[in-house]
Amino acid sequence: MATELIRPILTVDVVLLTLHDDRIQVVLQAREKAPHAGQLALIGGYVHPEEDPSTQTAAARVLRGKAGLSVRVLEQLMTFSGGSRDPRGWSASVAYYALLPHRDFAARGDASLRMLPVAEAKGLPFDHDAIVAGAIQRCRRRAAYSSLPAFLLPPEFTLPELRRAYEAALGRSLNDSAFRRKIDELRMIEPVAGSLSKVTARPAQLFRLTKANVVEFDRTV
Amino acid sequence: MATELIRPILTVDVVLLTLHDDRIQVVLQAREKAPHAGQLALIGGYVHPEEDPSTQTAAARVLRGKAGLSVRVLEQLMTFSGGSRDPRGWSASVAYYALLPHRDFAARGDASLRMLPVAEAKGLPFDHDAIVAGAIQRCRRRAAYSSLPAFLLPPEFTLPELRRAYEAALGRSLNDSAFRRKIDELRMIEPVAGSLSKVTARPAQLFRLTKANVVEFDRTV
DNA sequence: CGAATAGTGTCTGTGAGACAGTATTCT
DNA sequence: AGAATACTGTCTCACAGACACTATTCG
Repeated sequence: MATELIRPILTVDVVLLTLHDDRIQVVLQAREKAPHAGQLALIGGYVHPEEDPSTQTAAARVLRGKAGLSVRVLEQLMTFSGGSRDPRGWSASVAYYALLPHRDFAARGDASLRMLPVAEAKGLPFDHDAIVAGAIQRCRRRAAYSSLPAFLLPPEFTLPELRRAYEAALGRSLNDSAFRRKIDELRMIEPVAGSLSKVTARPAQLFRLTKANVVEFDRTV
Repeated sequence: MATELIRPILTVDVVLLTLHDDRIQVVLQAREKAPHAGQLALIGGYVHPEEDPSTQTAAARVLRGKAGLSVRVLEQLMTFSGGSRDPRGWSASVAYYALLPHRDFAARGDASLRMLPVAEAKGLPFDHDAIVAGAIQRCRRRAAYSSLPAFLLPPEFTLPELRRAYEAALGRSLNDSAFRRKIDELRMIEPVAGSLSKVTARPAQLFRLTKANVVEFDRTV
């Protein structure tokens, strides 16, 4: 008997997160095909073994192909599996989360994409509610000891913007002066010489990350 | 064209960890079949969609079926995928890590199983070196803010034993009095009334976990 | 008694919250 | 001038490391 030939469906799903109105929001896409055609769901698709070197690249391909987006942070969350999560049969979906500056989402202007605050993204098809919840929980944990929330912002940002990104990711407010002290000590960012952001009453110094990738700290932020 | 019918291989692999000689050790199994027959590798096997409700239960089934073991902690690490990790074709392996008290391993006495300190478990087939490294890293992180290391011990243990489990998991030594203070404040364990462990010079109070599952703390241990 | 391990009490430094206060720009 | 936001300085408290000290058992 060749039970190993009965192979399950393998897909990827991306929880695309952004920051708007001081809240973490998830970007969903209206499904083109059955099952659940027309409903908002995570951006996802089949893994194509013949063209995808890994599920990571499959997720990047799906993000680019279905939403026209590329992101600086795309990290694996975990794999969701079972016989009842997809009516097409027993399936495993490798879930990823991605972080996108809101301006990149706004610039795209894709009618199939919708942005929703995570608290309002309920009742999604498949087990996408659980996947979104898992991504938020992971990001919250990871925000506490890494530069992750900075990737919700454009490459140049002010300290108040960075603090609000951390507050949104962590789900709690932070003490401003303590935050500045820690960010300074962690050597996470560097000032952009001579440039100021002028969107608020008093212009603020612009910073950029010292590292292009997410860095983890020993201490908590 | 029906590219979605080309389905990859889906397997599970378990990084089974235990504590011995004050070091984290990984339990490996000699492979019965090709590829890499006879070599030590992670305990793993195919996912069977017709009988496994999820990859989690598949991992538990493989652990029981191939090693005769059941564990109190079995958590998903992440999924490793690609066309070159397994000579049989493009595959995805959902990796899990499990924690086992050493006495349970010793009681089993299975000749196909070998225990190795993680530093010496190198040169494994497939991408199992990377999977082991990922599991160790995840456990180290998780040990810092959870009761995870306690599951390397039998249900009843002393405070010095618990501290050594944390030290092995974290990879650094801990201050004894600070450790006792924190464990006390975290309400993680409770004394077993009137029982003492007598394996050391001075008998020590026995404790057990207050919760059967891994609990996470706000503070670090 | 001395060795070995278990367990306690106390000092001190560091890091983070609180918050008052100053700086700069706009209307 | 006053509102709004950016930024700084300082006080204090809680927590964790260090470490000296006591307790209990064994040989």
